[in-house]
Amino acid sequence: MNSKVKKRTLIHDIARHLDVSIATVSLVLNGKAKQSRISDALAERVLAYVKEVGYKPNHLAKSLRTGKTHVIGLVVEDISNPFFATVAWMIEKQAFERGYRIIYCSTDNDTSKAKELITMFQDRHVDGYIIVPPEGVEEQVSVILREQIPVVLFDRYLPDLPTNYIVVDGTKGTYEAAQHLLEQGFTSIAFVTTDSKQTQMEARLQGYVQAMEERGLQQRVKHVNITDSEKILADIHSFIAENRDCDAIIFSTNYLSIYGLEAIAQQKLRIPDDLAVISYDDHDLFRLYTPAITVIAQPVESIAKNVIDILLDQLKHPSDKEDTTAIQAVVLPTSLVVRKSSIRS
Amino acid sequence: MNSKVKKRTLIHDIARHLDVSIATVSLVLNGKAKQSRISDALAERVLAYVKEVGYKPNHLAKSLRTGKTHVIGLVVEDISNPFFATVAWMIEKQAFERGYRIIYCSTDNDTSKAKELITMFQDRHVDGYIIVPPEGVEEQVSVILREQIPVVLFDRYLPDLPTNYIVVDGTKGTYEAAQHLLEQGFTSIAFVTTDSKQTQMEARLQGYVQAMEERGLQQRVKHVNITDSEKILADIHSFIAENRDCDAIIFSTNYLSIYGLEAIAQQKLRIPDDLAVISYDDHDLFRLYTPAITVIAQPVESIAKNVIDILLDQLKHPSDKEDTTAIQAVVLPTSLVVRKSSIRS
DNA sequence: CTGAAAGCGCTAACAT
DNA sequence: ATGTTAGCGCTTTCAG
Repeated sequence: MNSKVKKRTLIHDIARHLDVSIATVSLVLNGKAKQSRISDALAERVLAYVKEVGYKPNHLAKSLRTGKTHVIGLVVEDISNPFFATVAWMIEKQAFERGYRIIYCSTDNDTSKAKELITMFQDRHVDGYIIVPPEGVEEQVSVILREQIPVVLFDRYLPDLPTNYIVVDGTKGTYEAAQHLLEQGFTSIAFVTTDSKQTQMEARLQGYVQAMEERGLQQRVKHVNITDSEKILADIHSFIAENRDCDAIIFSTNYLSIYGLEAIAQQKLRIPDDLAVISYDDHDLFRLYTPAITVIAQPVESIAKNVIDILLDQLKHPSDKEDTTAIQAVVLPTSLVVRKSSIRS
Repeated sequence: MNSKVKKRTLIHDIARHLDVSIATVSLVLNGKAKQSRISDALAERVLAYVKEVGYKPNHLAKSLRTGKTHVIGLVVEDISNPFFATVAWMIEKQAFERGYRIIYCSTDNDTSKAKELITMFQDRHVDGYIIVPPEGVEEQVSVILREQIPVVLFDRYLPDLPTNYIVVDGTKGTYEAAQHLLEQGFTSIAFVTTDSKQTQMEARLQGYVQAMEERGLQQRVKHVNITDSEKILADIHSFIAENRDCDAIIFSTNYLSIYGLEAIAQQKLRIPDDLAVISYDDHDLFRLYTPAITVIAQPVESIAKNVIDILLDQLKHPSDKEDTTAIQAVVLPTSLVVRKSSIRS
């Protein structure tokens, strides 16, 4: 009997000890002392004792009762990708300060996994969602929307769904990168992207198309099918080999660039002499690579701030006001960080 | 009234619909139909209807009642570090298959943050912990131990605490790396590590010391104080500058190597001609760098497998049997992946 | 100002 | 074989 685990203190214990009612303790703990006209003296006495014994309310019971978990579900493409890792880290930090916890998961851009994760979050009764949606999750997101649970998408959005979202102006980002290459005298520019129809990918491609069209230059676009590493590497390798007359290449995401650098090295091509390179997203590798790689950087801090601000705002003000659910769509600018890989030597 | 959110189906609803008792439904759902001698026919009828309406039990209520959340708390140093990201990903995958969910957080090696996280997990009633402990969290871990909640540490352990842990043989790993350098004819080898007292760091250093002592070579060890990026970079930069007579250098972690490569590039030193380099942990950057960097790789898959197996085992068999709490300590081997950065040209 | 009491949705003795 | 019922720990009216 005595070796039994020491029981956690319950609200009941502290009420009994102070010889007040459970309700009083609960009210004080939830900051409703004033409106329930509980004397400051008593309130303080409660707080003091609570602190003394280190009482922590049972979250499960609290959530069951209130229907609020104070947990936000964050679904990203890949938490080990520095871009998502940084945004997630900032979101977590901000949310934490405002009393929310984040639980995150990676979809690896797999639709069925994403569906599973969203369902799992529903089961866990998260109060809100932050999602980087792969294609085909419209249905799950609709369900969330219908249940009036706050959602903010980022990096890309679902055109058919009225949700809040934060994205960057990828069209402009790529366009500027292309302009920069043209100014440096590179004229035969290729664009390597994925074969996905996600909005951010389409936008980035669009910027390339636009820049090429303006100058009446030939477009060389490679849509890589994202499967296993070897296949991707081989694919990019051949594309580069088959387009040896190109003098510059823009990759639409950081991981494609990584494969690209490997393929370029395999073919012993020199950057930027044989081929100039520009990538999306900054990364240790790009900064330290020899030569350093020019990147179209996304404003990670601003993305994180907008995401969490909008979500927390919705969490505070449940949109009861009928259809006045003003959707917030934020488009942020990218910035070109010029390094050696795109400078004519 | 009608615009109200559609209510979730409750166990009560399904019991009423089938005209059976709530208990029957609950028993069937929890696989206790057989032992409660519920007819197969009924059981199937229940299951069929549950599936039809897509009933999902309320986890919160279930957890409150059973005291089990089926959630495992994973505390790593930095989830965006490829080493931890990979291990975490594998752990998550395995746990998921066995019905457990993982919620993870990064400590950034900050003791107070780690304490906070562990406390948060306690509040959330996780069923078990997987922790990469920074220094000074002995107290929080003791609390978990005392409450008989399963814990597995990895990457490093807490010498004073009887916990399960999975680590690699860092002493041997570094020793082999040093041997390799010596065989290649490098004789003036430096070792760059952090100033932390964590077991894995001490072990790695030990391997270096041992190799140097065996040959009676001078030891040049730099203990970098991990603060902000600029400071770290500057620190490593000066160390390298002050030891220009060194012909090889071993870094005790992947992130130190990244700063190291930057510092080496700044000083326009050529690898391996001016300085051979070996790093701990594999990484895209090391594989793709020019020249490719030799690494002491950790068996990430095996680490993950051991961690989750031991934890799930404990979760299945609550160690009631008094002090028979057999501690599991697993030490795995590292493997040296030789690349150009450590080959005499 | 405070206490009693009704649940939140589910599980698992304990009855039948 | 199946139903009844007492909670898990907390919040929140509603009457004092």
